[in-house]
Amino acid sequence: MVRIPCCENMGLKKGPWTAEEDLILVSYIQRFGHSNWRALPKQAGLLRCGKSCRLRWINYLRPDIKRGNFSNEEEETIIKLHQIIGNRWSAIATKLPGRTDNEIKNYWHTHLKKRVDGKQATPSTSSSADQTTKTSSNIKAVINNARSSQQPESFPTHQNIRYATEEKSQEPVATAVEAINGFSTVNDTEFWYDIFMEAGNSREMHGDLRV
DNA sequence: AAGCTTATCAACCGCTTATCT
DNA sequence: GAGATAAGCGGTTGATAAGCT
Repeated sequence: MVRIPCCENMGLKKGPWTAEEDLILVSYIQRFGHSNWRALPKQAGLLRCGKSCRLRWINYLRPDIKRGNFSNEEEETIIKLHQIIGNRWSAIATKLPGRTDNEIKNYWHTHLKKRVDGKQATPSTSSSADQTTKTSSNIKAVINNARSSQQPESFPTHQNIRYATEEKSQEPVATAVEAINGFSTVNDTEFWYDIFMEAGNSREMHGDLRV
């Protein structure tokens, strides 16, 4: 099957967004939501593809985006999660409310990677292949550990958080943020379990996971 | 001040996954 | 179950700001 790129249509604009385009997109989404990204630009009167609109909204225009420098806690979280799950930026982003996968990815490549690489430049440093193996092992270990421990009743799963961030009201978002900040990363059983089942395990089934 | 290099980040591209018919 | 379509994700690129010579 041959897929036609969504931006293939002639006449669609590319490149940086203007303030006017932002305004159109924001006001349209505020009024009608974004149930269909493909149809959205046409309905909103934007000369952009749906993909571009989605990206602009998610990475820049969403009201719950947290802008500015990353805190030390955020940096630590990214480093820890990256050690365990690798380049799964969207999964990491679920643990950093207000941060987008794109922003985390950029921050990793421009700031954290160097720092981590610098630390790893020791005799005990593992290769990237080792890292992959470790990552898979770590996922399993984390799941096993977490499974054997008790979860709090109000445990926020990443799915709950996703619902919260998609809410138009800011209240559920704040609730989710508070909840996230209140517990340790490695104990989030469902988070890790989902990651394992959605990604790691499916790869394992295809013989791609070296455990 | 001008030119060059490096760092940063928004946006794009192409692939994968999910969902619908 | 197969094919088509839409959404999501991660890698990469390109513009430009900042720093250096």
